[in-house]
Amino acid sequence: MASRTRILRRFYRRDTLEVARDLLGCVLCRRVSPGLVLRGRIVEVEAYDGPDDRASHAHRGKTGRNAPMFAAGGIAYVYRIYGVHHCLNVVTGPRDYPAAVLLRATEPPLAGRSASGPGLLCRAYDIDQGLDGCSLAGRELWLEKGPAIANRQLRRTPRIGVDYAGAWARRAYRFVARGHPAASGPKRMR
DNA sequence: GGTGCGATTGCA
DNA sequence: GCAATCGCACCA
Repeated sequence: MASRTRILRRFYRRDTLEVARDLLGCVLCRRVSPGLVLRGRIVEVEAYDGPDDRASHAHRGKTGRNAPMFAAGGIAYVYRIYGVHHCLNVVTGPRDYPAAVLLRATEPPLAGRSASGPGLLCRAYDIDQGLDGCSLAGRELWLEKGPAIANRQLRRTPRIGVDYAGAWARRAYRFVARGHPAASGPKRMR
């Protein structure tokens, strides 16, 4: 049985890029019923770091939607996108510093349930806005330590789908387990 | 109160 | 290549 060490709040209240890198290999855990916990290793994430990051929802200040990003690290930020899908973020850093890490892909939590891409990930783990703002060390949703991803297995690329963000779009804020079959995005980005 | 669009996905 | 589909940000 793999170790099931739950990740503590202080893990998230650090530099966002460091948290993003360290989240690779960690295990996303979601209780979908009293008797069933879905688990999957995180293999792809993106950092959204601070008020100046033009790709971030927070770059125009605090709003109703992005308020969880301004809380202290260790909670979820879940939003709806295109009216169709949900995206799950891990809020990072200290209070009043808006930052989060988007979880883009994990290993499939169940056979036949793809978690490659942020929308599919939320579908796979039954995550919607009901979990917005909830603790990442709670009963419904939490993370555990997992087998680390070695530096040579790690790849950094620009973030996906943020071309509007100018120079910020070119920053290497996406972290992916190199060549992992569950990673999303264009082939050349894996 | 009206309008435009998105940190995506799946199908033509 | 593009439709789906709607909450939210922004402007009036």
